[in-house]
Amino acid sequence: MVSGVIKTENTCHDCKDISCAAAVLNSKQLELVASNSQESFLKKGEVILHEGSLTSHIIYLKTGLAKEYIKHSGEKEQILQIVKKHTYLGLPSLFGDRINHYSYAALEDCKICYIDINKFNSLVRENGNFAYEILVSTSRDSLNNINRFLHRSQKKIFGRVADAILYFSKIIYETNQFDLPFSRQELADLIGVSRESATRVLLKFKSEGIIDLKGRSITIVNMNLLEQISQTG
DNA sequence: CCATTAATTTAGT
DNA sequence: ACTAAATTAATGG
Repeated sequence: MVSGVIKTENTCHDCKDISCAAAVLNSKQLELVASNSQESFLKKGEVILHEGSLTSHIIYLKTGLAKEYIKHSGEKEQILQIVKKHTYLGLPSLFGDRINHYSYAALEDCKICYIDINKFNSLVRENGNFAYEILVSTSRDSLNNINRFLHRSQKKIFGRVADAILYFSKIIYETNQFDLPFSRQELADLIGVSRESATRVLLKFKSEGIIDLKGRSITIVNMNLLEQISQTG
């Protein structure tokens, strides 16, 4: 932390993690957000939001990485996507229903901001540019997800694992060398295969020199081949 | 505060 | 399902 001084008031003006949407608000509207929001910190592994909970506040992910998932009966969970910083959590649920449909948990230490849902709604209604930005981000989000799910259903395990690696490399980290933010089990939950298959394929990729694998750290060696596997899956 | 060990979680077969 | 390895928590000095 920066200092022991407790800041009693949020100011969004100088927030360096401001969203694309909030950036188009005028200063009066920004003050409305500031006085109706609350910053909070979460440690890695903590649940940010539970499915089924009421949407009393919008949650904006300022920093860190989170997973969006649903928990099926019993233990099985399915990860829908990885959420990067500077995105709002649960927007589809906001406009579609009164409860959240998905759960979110922190994959890294996260800084989040709660924003009163009524104030958020009124901003959507009164500021078209704000609404537009929100619309853009939710639409992009759902296109991405639908595409991923459609492709996945046609792919074999090799293609799915290749997809996951490319997903992290291109979308999440934007580099060829990264650390997986979670366990093999969770990787398996993301692509809908068993944990055993996920590890098996990872090791296979390693032995064939497509990736370099050390614990959770992955380096893509042969990007072309990986993309090919992803497509022909 | 640090070091050792016990317990839990994760990875690979 | 089982074992080994690694990570985290607990204990005692």
